[in-house]
Amino acid sequence: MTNTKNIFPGLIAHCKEYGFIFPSSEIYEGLQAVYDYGQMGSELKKNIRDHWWKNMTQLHDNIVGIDAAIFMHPTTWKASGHIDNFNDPMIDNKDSKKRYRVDHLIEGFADEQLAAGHEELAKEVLKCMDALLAKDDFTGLKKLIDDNKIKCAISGTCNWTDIRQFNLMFSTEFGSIAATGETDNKVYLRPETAQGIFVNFLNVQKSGRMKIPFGIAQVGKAFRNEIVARQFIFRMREFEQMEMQFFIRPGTQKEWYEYWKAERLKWHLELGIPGNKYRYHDHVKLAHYADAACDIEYEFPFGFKEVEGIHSRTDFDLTQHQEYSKKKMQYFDNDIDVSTGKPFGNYIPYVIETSIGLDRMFLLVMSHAYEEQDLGTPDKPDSRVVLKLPAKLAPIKLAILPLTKKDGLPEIATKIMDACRADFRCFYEEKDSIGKRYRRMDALGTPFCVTIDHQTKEDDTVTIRYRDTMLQERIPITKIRDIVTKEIS
RNA sequence: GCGGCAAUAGCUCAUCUGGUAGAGCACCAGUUUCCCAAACUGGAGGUGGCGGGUUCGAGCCCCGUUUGCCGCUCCA
Repeated sequence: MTNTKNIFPGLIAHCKEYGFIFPSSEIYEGLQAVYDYGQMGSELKKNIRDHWWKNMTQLHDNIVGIDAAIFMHPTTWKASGHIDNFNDPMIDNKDSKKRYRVDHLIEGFADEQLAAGHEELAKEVLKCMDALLAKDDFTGLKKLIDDNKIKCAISGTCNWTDIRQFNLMFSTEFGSIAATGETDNKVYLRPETAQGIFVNFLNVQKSGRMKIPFGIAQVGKAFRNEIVARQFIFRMREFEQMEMQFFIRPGTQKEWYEYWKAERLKWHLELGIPGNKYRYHDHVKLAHYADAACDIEYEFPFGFKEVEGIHSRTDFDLTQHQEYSKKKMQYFDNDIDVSTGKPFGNYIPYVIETSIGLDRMFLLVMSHAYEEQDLGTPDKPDSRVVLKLPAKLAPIKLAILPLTKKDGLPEIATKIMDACRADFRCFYEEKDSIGKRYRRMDALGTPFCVTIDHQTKEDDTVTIRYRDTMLQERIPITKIRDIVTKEIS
């Protein structure tokens, strides 16, 4: 860390004080790991979202956007592997405080027995475990652990808690009539947005006459019932993802994976954030669907953490959906394969995914922008808090400040306001000293302030003041709009 | 999930060993002010996170709980 002082607590306080982020339902003591975006935060978040959306859809060939529902058919999550892979029963050792997946604990025991030559026992235990797991019989599984005196590797004791299910997906009742017996009307709140893209692969490909390689982008909320959710908005239970699934010809995944790795990092750097704050982290242990994966990590005030993932998902998802839905997830490729001289023909496309957390990007941008400056001189102590937000992301682009609220200055200011407000977000303020107003705008990250004074009445010029340098210059009123527009586009 | 620390006005913090809750800034209404915060007058704002307990009396002591930060743990 370059900064010796931890700016994180100050940043969190700043977010609340200036209307960026509030704890959810705060008057009721809040809700753990849920946050609301305030009047400034929602603008900044929207600007980040729009910036990503424009970059991915408008500025890339062959990428279109969709907006899928949060509710999806329950089979989606069977096909994706979320139900089978992420509903594992867990058990804690009370002495070591270590938590185990029950199946891992028992399998570990079986391996030990096998190594010790007790082949029969090992087989018997595993058989028993599989039967109990299939029935979700937690009492039986606990008994199996107790009966075999399976010990914790760390504490060496058999002092276990009851077996508990940690379900990372939120569920709710679908339809107004509660489930009765056999009819299960449980639906999940999506734990990732990606599946909304996969299930629409055929719809988009056919209705948009999309030709491989092409991408589908989406921004939306996702929900995960995190066991430990912390570090402000870094890990929330309700969060927003910006994802793009890029469909490609099998065999080309390596080059496209590298392409998107580079392309996505370029997007981050274009915001003016220095490259040494970023690094790639290649996954060694790959998820069940991936043949290559890496994270783009950013040096947050609490260390390097993942902000975006680039995954080579193979044809896992589409194949799974084909199997569960019985719909052919095929693409017919008319391009000629030079090695055979014939078209590539039918295949299930491979997928490269780029997935970035919008809330994490928000925190990244804020972390980078937030600065506590000491402007003191020997005569006078002085300081300011400034958000050096990229101009295109700033919630307010231009503050329009009459130097006094008399002598017709507010009227001129109002005219400037009317001329600009349709093009970008402006803020008018006539209260308090000019210095105080500048500092308030610094704290909100407003890149430009223009001040109307008596000279304005004579020659139609104003003072423009720049946030980062605090320098001022005299410009004609007619140039204001161009200067701001140029910087925010 | 375990451990540590914390919670008093919008913000930052005081209130000495338990004895009527205070300041600065911010805010609101005015005054003043011609270019970088903290000028003047007046005003509003707190059941001290929430719930119990001990005590004649609790912001302060005890228990519980909620939320946050930090260290472990976990993270498709």
